[in-house]
Amino acid sequence: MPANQNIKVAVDAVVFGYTSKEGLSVLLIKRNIDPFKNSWALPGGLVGDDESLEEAVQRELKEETGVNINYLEQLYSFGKPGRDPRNRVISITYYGLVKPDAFELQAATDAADVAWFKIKKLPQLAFDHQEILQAAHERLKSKMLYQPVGFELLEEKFPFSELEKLYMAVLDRPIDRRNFKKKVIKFGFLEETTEKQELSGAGRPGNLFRFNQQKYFQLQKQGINFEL
Amino acid sequence: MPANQNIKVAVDAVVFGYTSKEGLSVLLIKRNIDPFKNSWALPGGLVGDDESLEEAVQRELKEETGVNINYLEQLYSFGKPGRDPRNRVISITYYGLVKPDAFELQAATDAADVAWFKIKKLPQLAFDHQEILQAAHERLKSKMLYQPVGFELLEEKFPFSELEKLYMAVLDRPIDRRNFKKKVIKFGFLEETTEKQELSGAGRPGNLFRFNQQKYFQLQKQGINFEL
DNA sequence: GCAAAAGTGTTGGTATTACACCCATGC
DNA sequence: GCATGGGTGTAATACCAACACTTTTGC
Repeated sequence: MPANQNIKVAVDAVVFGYTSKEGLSVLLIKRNIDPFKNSWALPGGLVGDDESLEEAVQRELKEETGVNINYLEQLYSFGKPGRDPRNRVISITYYGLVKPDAFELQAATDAADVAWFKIKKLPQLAFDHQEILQAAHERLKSKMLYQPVGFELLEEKFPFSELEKLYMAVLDRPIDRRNFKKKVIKFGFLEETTEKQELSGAGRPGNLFRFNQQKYFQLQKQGINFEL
Repeated sequence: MPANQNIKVAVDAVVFGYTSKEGLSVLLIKRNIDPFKNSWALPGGLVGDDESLEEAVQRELKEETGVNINYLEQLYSFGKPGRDPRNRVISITYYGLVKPDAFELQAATDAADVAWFKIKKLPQLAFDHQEILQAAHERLKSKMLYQPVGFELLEEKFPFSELEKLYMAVLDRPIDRRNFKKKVIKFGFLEETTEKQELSGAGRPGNLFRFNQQKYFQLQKQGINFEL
């Protein structure tokens, strides 16, 4: 047992945002200190001595980007020596989902800038953050096949096509509209409202749906089989 | 960013062993230092400054128990303040599978004893190790439903019933023999040999099977749908 | 009337479940 | 011959994949 360990513990967050116009995006900050000064990176930082890991991620996110998020899931811990050129740092990573336009982004002192990047147009990232981001995306893709996803990402009421687009954007492949709807309806985590979509350009307006939160969280716990 | 962080980084391992007589067991060590002196605990310890997390778990396992294991998967990182009464320690946990009788257990200097415990008859564990172990067991259960499991746990050649018993032991529920076999055969990760089981008491001897390693690892990568 | 999006059913194939009897062996 | 475990098939049902036309709206 090494007597004097010299390892730092950090947390990093992969925050996915979704809008139907923009598709899936990720929240990044531009570093204004070396190493990787001026590179884009995942928000994150060192864990305080008296806070839990979850508290640390939430604090860092708030500080660095202005984003408040109440649900983050642990992804993986990265710890290869050399992943940070300064010291040995192991990073415990989390991922979460938000509606991007629910926040006004504000860069903090240790970040020069904050922005959402479309998942398809990412810049070069600092450290091993590219790898982390990719792992988070993979995890999200497989998560949404055994748990309902969308509650955190869609408006309270939304036309059915929004959920469909969300699934297609995250999975990055087409889905049969009719089969998807049958399946979702059968699970019963959606409720149809009597309202119709506001007119948005062309096409027939759809009925609005909302999540049945009780069923949604129940199915999230027990798991579903969402083969698409 | 806290300037002087005072957190230690440890790794802990949940090593599952399986034999058809004993069922599913876990490898534990008896601590001979405080805190929790004389309690049973998961093998593990602090990560060295220049080793990767995987190297650290393997080293600790070797040192504390004599067990060599070449495949461990990361489980989760536990980091609540107070989980270790001495210092703040975050622990990155791993789990793995071995044939228990492939090793001679040897307790090391910082452990008073090492032993396999049946999953159904666990002692009180130190720290939050009970919680870790339970998470590992859950993970293993769900893993075996979307990936083939058994290669690391069974002999090179084995009667079909061994695989069946393994699945029943880990999942802790009965499985229909005929349907299970149909499903496994269809996936094709087993090869039937021409040999018959050595006689072992009563009953008709079964044919021996072995894993088709290529298909096995391929299915492990791509995932299967192993509803039982 | 035409472009855009929403709504909706059927069918054939496949997969899953439930279930029971005979066979080879040791004692 | 009996106890033990191995080996195997079928029928009913549920689920899934594939697929196209009609409706409502704005312009």
